[in-house]
Amino acid sequence: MPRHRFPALHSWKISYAKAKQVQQELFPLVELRDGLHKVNKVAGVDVGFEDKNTVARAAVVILSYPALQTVETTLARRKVQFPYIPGYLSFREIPPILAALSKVEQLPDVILCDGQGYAHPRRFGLACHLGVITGIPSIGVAKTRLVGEHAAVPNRKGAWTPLLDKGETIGAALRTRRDVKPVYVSVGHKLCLTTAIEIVMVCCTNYRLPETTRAAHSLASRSKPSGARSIRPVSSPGC
DNA sequence: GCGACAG
DNA sequence: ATCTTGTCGC
Repeated sequence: MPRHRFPALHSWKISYAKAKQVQQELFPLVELRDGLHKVNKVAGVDVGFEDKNTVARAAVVILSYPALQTVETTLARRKVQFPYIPGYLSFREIPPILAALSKVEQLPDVILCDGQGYAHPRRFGLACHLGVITGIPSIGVAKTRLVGEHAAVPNRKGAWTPLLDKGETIGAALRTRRDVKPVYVSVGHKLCLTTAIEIVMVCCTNYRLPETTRAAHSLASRSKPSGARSIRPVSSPGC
């Protein structure tokens, strides 16, 4: 039984050309000003795939903030109905994410997404799309770059340089730890870049990626159906 | 036409 | 994303 209902801003059964149109139509709804009062809970969302990419598993992990203790987790499985096309990731991952998010008891104050937010060709990446649909402030934290360029990032924890595209700052290349590659942070919805960076840094304790992302990723990838995937297959039956 | 290209 | 063993380093 879904505890939350999110508005259907558009159909998910659309072509790639129509998807581009949806991004352009929803872009104006993105709010770039801080709309945060007090952050008590942050959520990490991630999606994994099985059956030759025909089924998607979305995981939502809610952590207390800034203590980062697990408050609750939810999972959802959905048939995949949109291919992975750079620039259109949200159309592939949001359906299962909404299914998992609707099961949560108490919605988070902020959502950290696995992918870009504003740092997108049309400034409407996964984090923006999810934020506009849910109305929840969101942040995009990607492991690699989609668009934009940036100067070298100083090798110090917390250091960052602006990610630029067509003369505009679209995000930040952030060094979450010393001696690791930077991650790409961009705003999703209802907050500004500096606030996003602050929150991401608080969520990064001992690893390159924020705890929210790590928790959601491990939940999404180890929860295979029938629980038969965590067992290592035997290679030589005759021993 | 030739590269680039979140997960 | 996913398929996969070992291996280098703290």
